[in-house]
Amino acid sequence: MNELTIGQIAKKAGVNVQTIYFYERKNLVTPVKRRDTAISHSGYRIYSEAEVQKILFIKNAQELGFSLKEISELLHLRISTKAQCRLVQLKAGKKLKSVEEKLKSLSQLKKVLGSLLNVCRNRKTTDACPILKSLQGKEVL
Amino acid sequence: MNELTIGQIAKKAGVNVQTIYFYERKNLVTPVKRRDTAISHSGYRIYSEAEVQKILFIKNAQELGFSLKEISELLHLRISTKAQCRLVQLKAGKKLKSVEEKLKSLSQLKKVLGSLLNVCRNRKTTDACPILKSLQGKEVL
DNA sequence: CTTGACTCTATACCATAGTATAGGGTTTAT
DNA sequence: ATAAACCCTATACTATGGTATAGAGTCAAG
Repeated sequence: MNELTIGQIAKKAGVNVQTIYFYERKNLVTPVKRRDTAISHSGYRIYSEAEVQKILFIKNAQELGFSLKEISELLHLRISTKAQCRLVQLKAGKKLKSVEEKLKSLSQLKKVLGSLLNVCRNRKTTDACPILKSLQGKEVL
Repeated sequence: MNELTIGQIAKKAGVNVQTIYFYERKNLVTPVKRRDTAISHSGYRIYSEAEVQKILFIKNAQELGFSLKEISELLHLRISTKAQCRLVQLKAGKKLKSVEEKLKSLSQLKKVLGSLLNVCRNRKTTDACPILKSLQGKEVL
């Protein structure tokens, strides 16, 4: 049930089929199995619905500036034995830190863009780059 | 004063010289002038301290998932005439929206990573990818 | 039972964001 | 005044993240 072909997950995830083959080579996505019963032996890949979510996660994480390698690390963060716990904790902790830094930078950029919108409302003009000025703590308005 | 050579700004910004030439071709960075007085006519590029800030901004923005093209748009967002105000407002508004979306995704990822750290503290193991599970609203612990 | 849509593997090509190298001139420190 | 360190332009190469194409097999509908 809910057996999806590569074309179907590609469509659902909004990427093209070649991209999925590519992700497979990169070990980011894998079919649950291949079609190969008594009747058919085409070797067609069969995916589950979960793979769609994974691809959406990948796309999302890329938007946030993570490379496929980093995304792979995120996706493979799991605790297989209690012994590995410390390692996972270390890795997840590092990722968390980088996420927090990104959050900080983004909220600063958000503020800057917001103030730029204000400049307009106040009907002034700007000469030099207002974004840089503003990041340097100079008044843009 | 404060006239910097390309090697000096490269060092200060933590990038290599070739990268700055590359950014110049992409119109992201420009020397304030070239060395070309009565005495010297080497044509060496001269930069101001502000260029260092710009490069740091570029690097930062890249970390946040912006392409050089988008960064260029951000850096060139300025209001030269009152007439252009609406256009700038439109562009800045769009950027602001994308920044806000990124902020949302990042805080979700932060939460997920945080809960993964908790799994460890509770000495459990995880089988499937806890990040995806958690994004699907399933309990990871 | 065939035709069009889909899948397979494999390979080639593309854009972006650099990095490296060559071959030459310039500066600076000794 | 000369060598080491730097800068110039131009071109070639690289890694990442795909996209496109070829050539062949498979499936599903009429």
